[in-house]
Amino acid sequence: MRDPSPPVYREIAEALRSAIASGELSDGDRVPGENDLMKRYGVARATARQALSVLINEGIVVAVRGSGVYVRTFRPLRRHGPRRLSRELWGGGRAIWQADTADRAFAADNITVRETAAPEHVARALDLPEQERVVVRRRRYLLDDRPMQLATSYLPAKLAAGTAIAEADTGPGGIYARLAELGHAPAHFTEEIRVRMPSPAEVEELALSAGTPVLDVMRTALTSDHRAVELNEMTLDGSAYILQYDFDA
Amino acid sequence: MRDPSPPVYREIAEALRSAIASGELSDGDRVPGENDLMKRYGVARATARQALSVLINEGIVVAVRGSGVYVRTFRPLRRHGPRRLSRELWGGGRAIWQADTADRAFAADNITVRETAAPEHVARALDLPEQERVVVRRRRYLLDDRPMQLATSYLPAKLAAGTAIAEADTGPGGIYARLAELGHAPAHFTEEIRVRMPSPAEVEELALSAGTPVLDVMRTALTSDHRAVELNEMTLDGSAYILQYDFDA
DNA sequence: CAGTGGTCTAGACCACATT
DNA sequence: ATGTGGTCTAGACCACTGG
Repeated sequence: MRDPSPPVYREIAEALRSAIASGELSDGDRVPGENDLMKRYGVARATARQALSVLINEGIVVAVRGSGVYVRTFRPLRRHGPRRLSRELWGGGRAIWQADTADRAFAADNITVRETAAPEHVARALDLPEQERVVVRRRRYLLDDRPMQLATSYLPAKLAAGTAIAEADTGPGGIYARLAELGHAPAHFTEEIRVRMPSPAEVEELALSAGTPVLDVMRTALTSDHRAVELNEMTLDGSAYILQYDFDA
Repeated sequence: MRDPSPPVYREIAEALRSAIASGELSDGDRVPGENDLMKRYGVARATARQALSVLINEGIVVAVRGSGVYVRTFRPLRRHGPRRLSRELWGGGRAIWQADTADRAFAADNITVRETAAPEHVARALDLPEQERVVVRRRRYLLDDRPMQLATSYLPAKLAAGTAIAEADTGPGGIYARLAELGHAPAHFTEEIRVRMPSPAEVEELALSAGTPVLDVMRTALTSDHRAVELNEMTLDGSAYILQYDFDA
């Protein structure tokens, strides 16, 4: 047995949800707004709003101020874990993030480089003494002018300080090509993935609409003799990505 | 320049958020409730509620009816992609989901087995003609009685029908051990990961609190001659898992 | 300009938890 | 019994979008 009578706002939300699921309303279509719902169901405005807020927080509709509420469109980008980090790629002078995007306009943005003492979790991941100096590279990635991802790389200052890695432009092949030239070519990677709802700052930087989760991807790059040479913490727009990993039994 | 004056409810939410971030309020602590906020900030109840709803939808606090609002605790389980699917594991008679959990009480639940025509995306993933018959296994996984994951496996009926794979109990080593016995041992895997907010049905089945995203993991198992033998669609409680993948350059 | 969503107030009744 | 969060009404003013 279910709850004998679900609250009105949930029933309204459910009616709209199933209209969307059935295809009666599809991508980009206008959803009945507050005034429609008030009339149609004879409820107060706050109740109509509450119903819509359920769908907004589920990420299946978006509200546009002054215009209306619309079914959300969802066109993710496939990000292929192993293949994109193959040695041929950055060995060939392409930046690794060019792997996924074919001919689309991918760009980096808001690049900053600092040097600081390693935060605790960074020291642990890179197997450094606490307070050891690290080079910190931050940047934002855009696809067709839409922000997709924030990334922060940490590298031991002993390796990276004074090299192109600490410049805004790291040159052809990016950080990994430079590490290879310095005798620290990445050979193994480990990626950890977490999900969560974004902070307000992330909502702004990634231009996220309400109800969009983010993916935290924490990648550690190891040399062939298993020294950790980079930690890259990425925050991805959850509606923009499909992550793919291939491996053998 | 920011917005000249953020709405009151956002400012209240931000004050609470930073109290949590700074550790002033920590895991499980009680957060000021609606009545507190009304007095402290001199706002109407709806405004106090709106402030709290922001944090609830961000998944950083949970509301308990009749009691109060509390800082959420977060203790995820690490799910190791490649290692858990190594052949030794299911070859040795252990179910693969026992890999991650050491000595904790992991259990499967609500097991159903059906046979139907393959839905379109399943036919595509398994490289079958549309409408081909497939065996469909559904189940829910629990860790220490807490629901963690829903899973649905699809296997070609030509392989699986009439075998232990179509029984509720698939026997030692699970589906993969049975496939191996039938000459279809999985050798390669592909996992695709998506994130989204859960449906109401998933909220119920996984006992999710508000503001918790889910992970969709779609795994395809291939034999050494690259025939697809299983598609497993999993829906994980996003607050319960860290996914890990290791690979080489 | 009319219509939309965004914010806010001031009430009300209810179910539930704790004391 | 009191306090908590959950639902709901009936207003109000605002900022923005669109014709």
